[in-house]
Amino acid sequence: MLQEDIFKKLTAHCKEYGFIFQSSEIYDGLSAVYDYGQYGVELKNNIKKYWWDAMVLLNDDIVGLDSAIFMHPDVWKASGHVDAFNDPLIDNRDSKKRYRADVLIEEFLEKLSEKINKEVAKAARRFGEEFDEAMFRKTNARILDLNQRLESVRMRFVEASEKGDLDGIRQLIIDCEIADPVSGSRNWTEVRQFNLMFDTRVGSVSEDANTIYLRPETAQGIFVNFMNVQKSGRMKLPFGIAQIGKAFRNEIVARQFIFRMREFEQMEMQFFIRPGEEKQWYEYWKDKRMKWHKALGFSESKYRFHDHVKLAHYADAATDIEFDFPFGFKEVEGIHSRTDYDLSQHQKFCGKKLQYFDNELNKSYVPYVVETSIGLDRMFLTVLAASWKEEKITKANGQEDERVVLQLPPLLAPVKLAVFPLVKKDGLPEISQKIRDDLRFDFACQYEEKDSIGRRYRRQDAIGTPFCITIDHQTREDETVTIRYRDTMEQERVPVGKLREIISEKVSIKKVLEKLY
RNA sequence: GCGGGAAUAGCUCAGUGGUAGAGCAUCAGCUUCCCAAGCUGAGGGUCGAGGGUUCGAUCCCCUUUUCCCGCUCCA
Repeated sequence: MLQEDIFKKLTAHCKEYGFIFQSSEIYDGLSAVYDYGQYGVELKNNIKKYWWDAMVLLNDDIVGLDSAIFMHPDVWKASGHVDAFNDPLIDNRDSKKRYRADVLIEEFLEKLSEKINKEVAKAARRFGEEFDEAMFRKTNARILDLNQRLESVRMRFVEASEKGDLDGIRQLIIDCEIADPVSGSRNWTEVRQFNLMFDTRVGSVSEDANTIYLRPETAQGIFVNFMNVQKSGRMKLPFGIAQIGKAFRNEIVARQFIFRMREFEQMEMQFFIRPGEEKQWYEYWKDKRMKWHKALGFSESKYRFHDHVKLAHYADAATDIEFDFPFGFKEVEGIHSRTDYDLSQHQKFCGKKLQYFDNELNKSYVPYVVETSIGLDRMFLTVLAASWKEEKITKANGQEDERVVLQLPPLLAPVKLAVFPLVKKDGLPEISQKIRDDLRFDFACQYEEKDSIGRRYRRQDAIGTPFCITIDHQTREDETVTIRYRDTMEQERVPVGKLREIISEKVSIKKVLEKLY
């Protein structure tokens, strides 16, 4: 089957079985925003728990945090988000290239002043020794003309920029007859402002309203709480702060289902270390995080590292853990050595010391940071893509059949077990419900009595339930039931009293986490 | 954002300028002792939205929204 078809089927499956719905679907939907349905939310919560336990539960030196989405606007000035992602963009319809409108105009201005300089240089050659440059610039008609043009364009540009007048900027590009450097075409689209960050207003009324941003990453909430956590928790370096939370980015193109969304969830851990030890901790977390992924038991060839060659302004080393999605290898998690960039920036902007006194070294310093940052929604997609199978099976009577099964790792499955009476009579439903009522405190359970037993098995396969317990007539005699395994479809007869123990062992998160430490 | 394609029942799709169809799914009942698609019955659609042409539009035209593919962008 084509990979592309697999992806289509996977997304259809997500909707059909209540994992993911498009946001506001009854109002025609909201682009690049999705809701998690009844099974989606369970799977997502299980992924969070797997991550949280691997980070916070099992590491003495990592603690959790839940910082607010709203933060002081200066946070984003310090982090560089306000300046770095605020560009007016324009497309050329013929070349299909996108440009920063302000850069096009600046380049045009640059060209004009070059022209002036060339004229001056030409004149200088012509007049030789007695050339008076200042006089020439003041009197030459050509230069005056060019200068006037340059100044008028610059004025309009500054005015339009200050007012955020996008139409004015476009008009300027047209009036200056600026052409696409690639195609020479002047067929431009509208100018649009693409801000990375969404903003909103805080305050009772608009008159003294304050613009604040919806955070584009959770990391800054950790950085601004560094001192709080370090002091109140009496944390010694090295130590880490972990956080799971929503983040928002106004993506220019958001596509590929939940891979790139405008509202998404991150699981981030910032590990604070002594300067000079960054290489060693970077390698440590690279290794640890890859183990976390592989411990789920999917094919190892689905994962790879992708080291960044071009580094962001704050990093001195960076790598992605990529997963082989149906649409190719794509980033799921990033591990970055962020140096002391963030804390230093905040120290500068807030005017307070963000330093740690190291008893061993007997001095204070701004700690370095190694970050692990994983997209929860991308992780969710990873798990689904790796689990979704369309199988051909041969029935008892020799006929070919198909089944769709989510081979989820049991610890992540939204429903751990389903309990069925083989038939809806002879007291079997009552016995089944009693068993379910007993097990529901320990596992996410379902009870179903409708439809043929085979159909019920298939429904559970489709949502990835690893175990189905069936109560038959023999149960009434010897208190045994059958347990049917999702992946092999094989059955085993076991005593009712042993169910809890058997299933606990198989859905154990401990068994998986033990592979990590 | 640009270019191309799509949108009809929960899902997969058929269909016609003149009152909207199938299969599966759902619900109720029957049947059924282990791997879906037996039987009977029922519910469910202003044919994505808005406008135009027309006596009449799900169908023709325009606009718009959403999704898919390609390009582009991406810390």
